[in-house]
Amino acid sequence: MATMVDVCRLAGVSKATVSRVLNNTGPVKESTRQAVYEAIQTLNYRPNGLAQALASHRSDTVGLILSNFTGSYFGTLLRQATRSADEAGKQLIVTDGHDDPKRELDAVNMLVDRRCDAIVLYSRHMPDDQLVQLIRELPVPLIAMNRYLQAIPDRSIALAQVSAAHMATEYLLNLGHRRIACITRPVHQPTAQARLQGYREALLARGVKVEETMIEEGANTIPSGYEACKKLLDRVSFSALVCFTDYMAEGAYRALSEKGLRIPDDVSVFGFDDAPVAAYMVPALSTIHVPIEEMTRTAFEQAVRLAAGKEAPPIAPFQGRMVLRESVSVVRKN
Amino acid sequence: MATMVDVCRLAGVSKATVSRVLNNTGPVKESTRQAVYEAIQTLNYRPNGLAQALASHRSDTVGLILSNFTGSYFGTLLRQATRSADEAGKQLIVTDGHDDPKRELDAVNMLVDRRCDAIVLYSRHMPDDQLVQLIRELPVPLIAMNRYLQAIPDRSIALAQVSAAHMATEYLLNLGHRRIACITRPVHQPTAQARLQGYREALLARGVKVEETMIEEGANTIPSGYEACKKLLDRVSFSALVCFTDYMAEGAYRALSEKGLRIPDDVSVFGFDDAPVAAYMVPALSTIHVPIEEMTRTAFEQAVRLAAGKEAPPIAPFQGRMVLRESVSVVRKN
DNA sequence: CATGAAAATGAAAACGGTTACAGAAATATG
DNA sequence: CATATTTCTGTAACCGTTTTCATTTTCATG
Repeated sequence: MATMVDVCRLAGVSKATVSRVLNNTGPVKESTRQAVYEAIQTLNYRPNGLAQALASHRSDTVGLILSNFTGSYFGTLLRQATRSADEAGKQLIVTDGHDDPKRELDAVNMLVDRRCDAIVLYSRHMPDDQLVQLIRELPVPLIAMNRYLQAIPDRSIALAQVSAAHMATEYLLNLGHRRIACITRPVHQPTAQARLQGYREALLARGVKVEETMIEEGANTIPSGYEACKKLLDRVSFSALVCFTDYMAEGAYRALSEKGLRIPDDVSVFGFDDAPVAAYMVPALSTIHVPIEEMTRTAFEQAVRLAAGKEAPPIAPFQGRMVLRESVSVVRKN
Repeated sequence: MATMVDVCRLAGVSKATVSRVLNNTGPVKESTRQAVYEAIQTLNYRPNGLAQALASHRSDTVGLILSNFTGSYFGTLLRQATRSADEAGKQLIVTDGHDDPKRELDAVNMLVDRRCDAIVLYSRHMPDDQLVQLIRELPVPLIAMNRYLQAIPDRSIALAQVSAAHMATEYLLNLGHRRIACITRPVHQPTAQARLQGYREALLARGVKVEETMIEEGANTIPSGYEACKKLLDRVSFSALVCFTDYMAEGAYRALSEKGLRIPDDVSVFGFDDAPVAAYMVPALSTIHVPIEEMTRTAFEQAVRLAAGKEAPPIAPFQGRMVLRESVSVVRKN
């Protein structure tokens, strides 16, 4: 590949000048600018990004770490992330946290070693305190998605999880349901804990006893939702089911159907996330819409702001929104 | 951040020695090795990846470009890609082609500029000839997924699309179906054309006339499958439907259900890709399984091989496999 | 104890750019 | 026309590593 000195030779100028026309920094006479452009053309020269980044201390890159590559809104998030990075003129590097706090840390370090200008970390697994410490120590700005870190509200993007789960549960209660089962995500995840808390609080507020047998853990996949629902069906009876993930609701649909139960006539189902599929399920799934695009955009804007050394405001938690479709109705039996 | 010379000073050695202990290249006395390690520890030193890559001409990075971040097996592909990269000790950089050949090219260039050791490009849009030329000119090995490029069979990973679509269509014919509608992906995509060819050939082989009104174009999303199916229902009658994407089949399910049509009693539905959801749809979707993990693994192994300068064998097209579930039955009406 | 081989280390030149600084050329000003 | 500005350009240091090559140390050997 042609290098900058090749261009220099051909255009008969110095490296400084070539750099100037490349980056539009400093004045260059029109004629020499043309000469440089021509040399670049004929040599098919492209600047070496590594060298540029090394010399300029900017890589124009922002790293994105996902806890893994499954989950309802992962596609949506990724799409918005590329869009946001694009708009900011940054290149996006996506990496996988392999669902493991240690691997997430590895990923962060890799991105730091690659001198990303900023990092966005969507972590389901790293404990809050560790995350805070990491952010404090890191030489690069890091934005944590899926967290509310009160110690550093300018570095975290969160959904008001408790109230969202509360809302869904309360809605079912208002329809007369009392036996409301729940398929949660792995309970060691902070997010899952918050949603469970909302679920519990809503029940208790109505004086409905929370039965632990009504709660089953899934893994945020369709099969795990299917299995969890089957276990629930074998164990308890319920007139409503809230799933902490639309994917798991999809699995639950199948399990219910296999038992000959109709939705919502026999069982009302509430999802979470408002995945693209939700509106097209049969019956269409009522769910909590998570403004994932907005959250992602905010995360990147904040990341870019911080990377530029600008002041960045604290970010309030985002609110979920109920989307009512066909999968929920008033209780018919109990 | 501490740099290598800081380590040098503290450990009282030269850069060459530090580099030696870092990379295990060349002999180092045990005592000095320890000294260096200690210095690294206390300084919390981490080598600058950019500088390393620049000096060593290796970045230990492989780039992956996806035509976009939607599609049935995109998650699966990504998961396998991270696994494969990991196993090869490479870092993975994922980028978005924005469903546009020009943007795909941009992405390739960006990765080249970043000095990836190899590139895997899953392209739905770039024309074959342009792709071949690109691969030939590029200073980095590039593997094209989703293509069979006979000119460079060691650089392309393909599914035998024609025979896969043929197989599905023929199966429906064998069940007595004659009016078989089709929801295709955008026909400008090489993949879609190949699948359509298989569909047509199968029909013609049985003397069934191909009616263009039976073919509707979708965009590889659930909503587009829904819309396409509605159009078909308004326009023609059919006893079977083949969808070139499981996602579009999901949309079609909804459209059929809204018309009060039962699957498979009134309409048999055949999908394509064997997305994770397929087995859990109600009724479970019969589809063509695409060995996407195997293909991805092969792509990365080949990429790594080429990056290492090793000889790499040509790769034969992979075969789709029918997965029969509940969505297909013998024709009942016609 | 001299000697040669092997082991350990350092000096310095890359890698391919950016950038501070200074000098030269062009232009404006009185 | 001399001088002060402004515009343009080049020199050279630097970014943080790797790597070649030469040199020094160490050690076994006769």
